[in-house]
Amino acid sequence: MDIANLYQDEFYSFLTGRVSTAIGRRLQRNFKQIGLNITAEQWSILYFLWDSEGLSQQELARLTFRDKPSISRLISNLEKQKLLVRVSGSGDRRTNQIYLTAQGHRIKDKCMAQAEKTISEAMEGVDTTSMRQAQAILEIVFNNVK
Amino acid sequence: MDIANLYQDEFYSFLTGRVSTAIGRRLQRNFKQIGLNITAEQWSILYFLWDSEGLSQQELARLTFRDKPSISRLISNLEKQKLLVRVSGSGDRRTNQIYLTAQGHRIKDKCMAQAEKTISEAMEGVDTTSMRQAQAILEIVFNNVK
DNA sequence: ATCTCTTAATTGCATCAACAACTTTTAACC
DNA sequence: GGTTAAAAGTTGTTGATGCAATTAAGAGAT
Repeated sequence: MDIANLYQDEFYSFLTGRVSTAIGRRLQRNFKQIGLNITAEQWSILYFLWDSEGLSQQELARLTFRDKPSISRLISNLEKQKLLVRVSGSGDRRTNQIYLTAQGHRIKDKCMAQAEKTISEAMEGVDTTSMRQAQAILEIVFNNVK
Repeated sequence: MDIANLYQDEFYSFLTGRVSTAIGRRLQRNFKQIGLNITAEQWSILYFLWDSEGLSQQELARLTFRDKPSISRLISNLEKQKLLVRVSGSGDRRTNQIYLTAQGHRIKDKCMAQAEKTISEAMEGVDTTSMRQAQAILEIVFNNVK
């Protein structure tokens, strides 16, 4: 890839970042619209917990492609908001098992509805096939640089 | 787009974020490798200044898709590192014109070489056509949610 | 049983982003 | 010309990330 393409490629990689942050912002605004103060990052944690409670922070790190400190702090913030709790692992006391509170369960449907809404807004005019192709390219790139 | 596709789409949007941050991290590491402590974000500012000095912060905000406070602090950090200076606008004293220092000019070639290297690493196994298609999809999505 | 090595999580420090509120300067308008 | 509105930057606050260093607990080896 020669220098002549540099600008274009730079723009590309840049735009991918813009896209994801723009989606995150839109998602957060859509949450706020219905009175939920949840960030896009917090949502990504809740998303996996709604599916299976009791995950460790390590597992959440792997699932959400974050490092351990990031998860630690995201969990702390969610705990402050009383949406989940840390429970020291029964077998292995080094681990924390993360459980949702009643409130954490309660907001699931509302959050998912807003997430769906956000996706619909984002994908307007993009067919599924093209989207999958783009995703496949990004996955190759991700594996190249991760 | 129905609920059955939600997970996949979530993953997609998530991955795009992972991709851009992974590229940024790789770029930053490649800078560090040759003794330059430049962040990917700082590089994106320098990138436009190397092409045309004297841009205002507003123009840099538009070019890099950032808001004014972000630019203000990026410029402040770059000024601390003595890579550029703020010059109060001659015609309009509200604006700052940003000029590179000698040191700011000096690192250009080394930075561009590492940027090229990073792009080569990232694009390994991806042909230009596919990349352009993916970029086109992302642009549609960006315009949907921006 | 002890010493060592690994693993899960946390904390400290620096940078960056989003949003809101604010200052300063310019432009507009009557 | 003086009041008002708009524009360019800055600052404060909060949330998030990356990297390095640390703590605490489990696992292995002898």
